[in-house]
Amino acid sequence: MRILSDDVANHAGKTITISGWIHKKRLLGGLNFINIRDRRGLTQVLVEDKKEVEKLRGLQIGTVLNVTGEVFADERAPGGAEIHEAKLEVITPVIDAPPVEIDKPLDHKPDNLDTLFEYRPIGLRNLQEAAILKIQAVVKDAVRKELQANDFIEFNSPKLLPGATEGGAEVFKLDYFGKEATLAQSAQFYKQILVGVFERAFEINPTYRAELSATTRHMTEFMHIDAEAGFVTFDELMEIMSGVVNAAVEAAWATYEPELKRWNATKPKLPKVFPQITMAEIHEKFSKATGTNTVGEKDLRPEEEKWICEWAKKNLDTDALFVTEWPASEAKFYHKLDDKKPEFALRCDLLFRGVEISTGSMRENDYNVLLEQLKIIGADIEHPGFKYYLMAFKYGLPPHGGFGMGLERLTQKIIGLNNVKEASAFPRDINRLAP
RNA sequence: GGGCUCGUGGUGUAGAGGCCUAACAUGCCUCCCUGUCACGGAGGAGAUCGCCGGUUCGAAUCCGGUCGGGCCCGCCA
Repeated sequence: MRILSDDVANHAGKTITISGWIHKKRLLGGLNFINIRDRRGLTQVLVEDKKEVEKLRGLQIGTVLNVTGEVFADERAPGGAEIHEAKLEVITPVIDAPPVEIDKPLDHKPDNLDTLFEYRPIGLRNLQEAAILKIQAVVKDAVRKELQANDFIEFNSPKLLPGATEGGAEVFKLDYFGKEATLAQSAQFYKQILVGVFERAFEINPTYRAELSATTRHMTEFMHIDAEAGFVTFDELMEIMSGVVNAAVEAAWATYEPELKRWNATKPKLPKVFPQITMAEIHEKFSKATGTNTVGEKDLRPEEEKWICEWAKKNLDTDALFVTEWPASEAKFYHKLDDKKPEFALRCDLLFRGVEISTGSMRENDYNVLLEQLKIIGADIEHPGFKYYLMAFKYGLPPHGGFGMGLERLTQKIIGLNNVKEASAFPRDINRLAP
């Protein structure tokens, strides 16, 4: 029966068999140490028999094998135990040396990201690379559980759509049996429709943006946490968003603290509900502090996002905050304007460690007002992209709001990675479609 | 789409007109080594310096073009 690496120490004095990949060889002559990697971690194997060592001649890191031997508790061994008098049985020999070294930290310098992604299929076997994906899996799971705990029902919306409707970002077009289809930029319309069904709904699925953006925070395909809730107030929406980020951070640190520390990550300071700062306030503070005048601008510059996050860290002891009071003139047709201050949309951007990881807003739920707002942008309300969306409103949607959050950006900022792509197993950007 | 940058053995770097017959680290191969954990030691193979053209007695090095990266802006998660 196969024993897994984290269970080896429990079998001291017994003969066991482990299976996995050669992760590292340290051949000292008489004493030969081999680290075997399996899904739980590494096991140190001590091989003294020259015949057994000879079996490894010409075989590279990555070779798959079974190792049978007796377990010895030994403080000198990593994990406190190792396998002695090992018999090796090669299952899958590897002849060619891997192009990147997987037993030591891989280079994440911006200049070398291309190499990192080029050799991803084997680079991911590096324990630190794999740790990113494991942390992300826990983050995703925590987000799901947090939303479920708040009565959100998970669903899946289609990614093949009849046309570009949401506006804003560029959309991918593709041939659909002779007709033009597009790839979903978000689950926006569907999650709103689902408010009429579940009241609270969410999904975590890939979405697509055809932006010609080559920055450290853009991919053309990313995992989108899309949530929508009926009968919520703007403040309640921000509480939910804060809760999601808090849950993700807590779960990541509770599960993978050693891995996070290996990435030199520090645990973010996060209040239960993140503070709000209006865009005008940010412009004012930034302009005063830096001498660059942004007062009156209708969006935040990336440098302002970084700056206000540093300011909030120092002055409010928080790594996250909400930007509120977005100019109504820049609002999307589905945004709800503030009744008390109609010059603003009820929108909140969640900045986390210098980057926008989420945008939330209250939505216009009045069918007739929505039609008016669609008219302004010149939308064809009979287009199938709008028709079914509007159907939900015509037959009753309550006041509601929701948010979209980038899973990779969230992971990136929890770990402290420089580029979102580093938080993706197989990132897609404007010039990378493979692996 | 605009701007700025960078392409040198498998990988990461040094070299910035002649000392380059291209250096170093790591990986790989051979040998030595009984407690390694970035093991150590000795030796070896491996690069027409992204590509094309130009300047020059001479180009990895200067110039032009081209291809491929990276970073920033716009836009966004």
